[in-house]
Amino acid sequence: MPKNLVIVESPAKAKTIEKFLGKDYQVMSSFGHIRDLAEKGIGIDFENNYEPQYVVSTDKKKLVSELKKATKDSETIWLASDEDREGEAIAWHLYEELKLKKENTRRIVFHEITKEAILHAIENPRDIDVNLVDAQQARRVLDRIVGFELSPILWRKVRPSLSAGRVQSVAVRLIVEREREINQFSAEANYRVSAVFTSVDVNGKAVELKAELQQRFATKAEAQAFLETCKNAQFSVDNIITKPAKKSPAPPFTTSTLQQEAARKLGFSVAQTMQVAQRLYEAGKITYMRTDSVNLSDLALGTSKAEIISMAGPKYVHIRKFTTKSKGAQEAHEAIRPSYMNAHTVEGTSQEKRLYELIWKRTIASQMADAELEKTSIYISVSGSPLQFVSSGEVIVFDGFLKVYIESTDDDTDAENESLLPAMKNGEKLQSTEIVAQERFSQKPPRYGEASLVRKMEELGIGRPSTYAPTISTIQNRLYVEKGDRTAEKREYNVLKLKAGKITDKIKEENTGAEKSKLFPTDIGTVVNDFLTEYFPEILNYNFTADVEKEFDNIADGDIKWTVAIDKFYKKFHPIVLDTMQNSERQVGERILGVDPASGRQLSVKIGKYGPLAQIGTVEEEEKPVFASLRKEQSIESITLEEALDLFKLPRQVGEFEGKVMTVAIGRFGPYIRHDATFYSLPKTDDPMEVSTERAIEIIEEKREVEKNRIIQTLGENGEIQVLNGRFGPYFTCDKVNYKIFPKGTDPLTLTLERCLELIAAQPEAANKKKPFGRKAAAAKTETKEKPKAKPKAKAKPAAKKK
DNA sequence: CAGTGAGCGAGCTTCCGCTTGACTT
Repeated sequence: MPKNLVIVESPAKAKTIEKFLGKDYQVMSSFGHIRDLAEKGIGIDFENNYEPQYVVSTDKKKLVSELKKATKDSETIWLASDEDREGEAIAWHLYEELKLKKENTRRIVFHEITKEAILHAIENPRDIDVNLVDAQQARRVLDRIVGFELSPILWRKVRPSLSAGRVQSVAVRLIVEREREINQFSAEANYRVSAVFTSVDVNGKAVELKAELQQRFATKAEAQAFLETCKNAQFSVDNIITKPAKKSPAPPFTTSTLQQEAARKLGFSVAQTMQVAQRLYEAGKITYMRTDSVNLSDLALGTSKAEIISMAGPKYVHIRKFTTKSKGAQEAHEAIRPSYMNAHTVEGTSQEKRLYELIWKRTIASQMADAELEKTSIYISVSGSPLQFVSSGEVIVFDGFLKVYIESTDDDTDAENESLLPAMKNGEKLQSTEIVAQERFSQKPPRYGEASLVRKMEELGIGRPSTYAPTISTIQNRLYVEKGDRTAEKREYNVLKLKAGKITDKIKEENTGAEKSKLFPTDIGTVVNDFLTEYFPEILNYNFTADVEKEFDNIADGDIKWTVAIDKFYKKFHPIVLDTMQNSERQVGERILGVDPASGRQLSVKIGKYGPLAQIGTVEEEEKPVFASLRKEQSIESITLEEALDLFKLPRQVGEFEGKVMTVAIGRFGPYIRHDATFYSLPKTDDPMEVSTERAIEIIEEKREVEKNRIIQTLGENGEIQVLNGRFGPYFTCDKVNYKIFPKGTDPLTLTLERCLELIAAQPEAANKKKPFGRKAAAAKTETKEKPKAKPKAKAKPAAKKK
C-alpha cells in the first residue's frame, strides 16, 4: 500500500501525475467539489450566523467513502486541488468531510503538470488558507441567497419554474437591452464617393487606381454638387505617404477566446466546443480547457520555439509572456495549448482535428515574430474643390506569425482587398474613368451570438470558464432567450454615377440585416428582465459581480469576516424581497396598442397562460374579449397595431375543394390548411394571409403525393408490417413500433416477411423503448441532458409510474 | 400534432462553480 495519497480535482490529471510520482504515491481525484449546500430548502442557517449546511452530493457518496478508505491506509495526505478560491475550498471540504488530521495532511499547489513542478510542490507544502476558503463560502452563500430568494418571486409574479441569479439574469439583460437598441435604431444615410483613375506608371504601363473620397456627404444634393465639380476637374497626385506598420499575434486561447474563434472559424456552438475540447483533453492532446489564463509554461515556450525554428527558421521566433487582463481572472491553469507542440495534427473525428489545429496554430503563432507591413496612401486632389481622394494599399514585408494564423473578427465587412499600389510620382496627372456616389446606411448594432455573449460576460467579469456554456444553456432552457435567424430585408439605395461627362441617377436594391444563429429575447425574458431591473437594480447592475468580487478579495485578505460581509448584503436585500413579494403586481407585460376600428374596443397584447396573445376588449366589459395568439416571430415589445389586427383575420376560408371548404389557420406547429378533417402544413414560403384557392389545392395534392409514396410495400397476411419511406430513409413498422432496416443500403423492396421478423428479433429494445418510457420519461431525459446535474428524482419518477 | 386565454389551488420549481459519467434517441 502506498504511503502517500494525493488528491487532485480531475481524473485525467491524476493519471498523469501518478506516472511522475512513482510507487510510494497513490493519486486519486475528487471530481471537483464533493459537497455543497443542501439542495432542499435554502441550505443556510439564518438563525445561526449564516451557518452553511453542507451535504455530500448524491453522486459523490461512493467516491467519498472510497477516498475515506484510502486515507486510512496512507501515512500522508496531499491535497493538490487548484490554487484558486474554489480549489482551496475543495481542499477544505475534503479535509472536513474525510476527517483528516492536521499532522499528516499537506496542502500543495502546482502550476504546470511536469515532474519538476510537482516535486517542487511536494517540497513546499503549506496549510489550507482559511481566508480564501471563507471567500468561497461567501461567494457560495451569496449566490444561493440571490438565486433562491429571487426565483420564488418570479414563480408568484410571472410563471412557475422560472429562475434568476447573479449571472444568468445579467446575461439575459444584455440580450434584452441589445434588442431594444436594435428596435430603437434608425439608420442614417450618407453618400460615400469612390473613383477609378487611370494613369501611366513609371515604366510607361497603363495602370488603374481605386480611391475613395475622405469626406462623406450627408445629403444627395451635396453629393450631386461634388460630382458636378468633378465633371471638369483636374485630378493629380498630391502626396504619397508610406509608413511601416506592425501586427502582433493574439495571446494563446482561454476558454472564452477558444469559444469565440471556434464559433467564427468552425461554426461550433459554445457547448460543442467544450465537448470536443474535453475529448482532446482526456486523450492527453491538449491542456485543461476551462481556464482564464493566457500563460504558457516554460516547457511549452521551449518546445514552441524549437518547433518554429524547424518549421520557419529562427527569425520567426519571438517568445512572449502574455498577461491576463480580464476582470476577476483566477489563473489556476495554463492557457489552452497542445500538450506536445510537435504534433501539428491529431487522430480523431473531423471536429477534434479541426479544433486541435486551431489550438495548435494559435499557440504557435503567439510565439512568432510580428508581421511587418508597409502601408501606402496616395492622396489625390481635385481642382476646384478642397476635398481629396485617397487610395491606400498594404504590402506584407515580413509575414511573421501570419504564416500560420489569422485571428477573425466578428465584423469582417471591411475586408477590402488592400494590396500593392502602382508606383506613382507627386504631381502626376490622373484621368478619371468613373466616379460613383453611393448612398450607405449606418449599421444596426449586431445581436449577440453565444460566443460573443460569453466575451461580453467575461469582459464584465460575470461567470467563470466552467460556467459559460451551462449559463448559455440555462437562459435558453428557461425560454428567456432563443437562438434564431433573421432573414434579410430588402432596402433601396441611391447611386449617382459620373461617367463620360454625364451623371446618372439610379435606385438599386440591397439585402440587409440578415443574421444567423443569434440570441433573441423572448417575451418572458423581457418581462422578467424588466421586473427584476425595476425591483432589484443593484443585483441586475452590470457591476454587481465586480463589486462583490472586491468584497470577496477583502475576505481572502483577512480584512473582513465573511459572515459580516454576507450580513451586510442580506440586511439590505431581504427586505426588498419581502416587499416585492407583497406589493408588486402580477407581471404580464401588457401593452395597449390602440383601438380595433371594427368594434371600437381596446386592442392590447400580453403574456397569457399559453404564451403571448393579442386581445380585443377587456374582461371588465360585458362582452367577452376576443383572443388570438401572437406568431412565433412576433413579440409583445415590437408588434404594431396593424400586425395585431391581422392576427384576428384567421382562421380564414380560402375556397372549396372536392366539395369541402378549406380553412387556413395558425396552430401550435405553425400555419396549416384544414380540409375534410385533415391538416396540411403550409410551407414557410407561403403567407397564410395570401394563400389562394389554387395554391391551397396544390399544397393538398403535394402532400397526398408524398403520402402515396410513403408506403413501399405491405407484408404479412393482414398487412401488419408496412415498409415505409421516412425522413431518415426507409424503415418498417409493426404493431405501432418502428424498426431499422440493416445492413445499411438494403433495397427495401427485397424485404420479406421472414427477414422482417428476423430484424424485429434482432432489435428487441425497439419494442421495449415505447412502453416503459412514455412522453414524461422522454421529457425528463432531455431535461437531465440539458443540465448536467443529473437529478435522481427525475429518474425515479418514471420508474415509479410503470406498474 | 393544429379550437385554448375565468379561477379553485395540491405540490413542485430555483442559484453558481468545481468535475465527469453512462446507455438509449
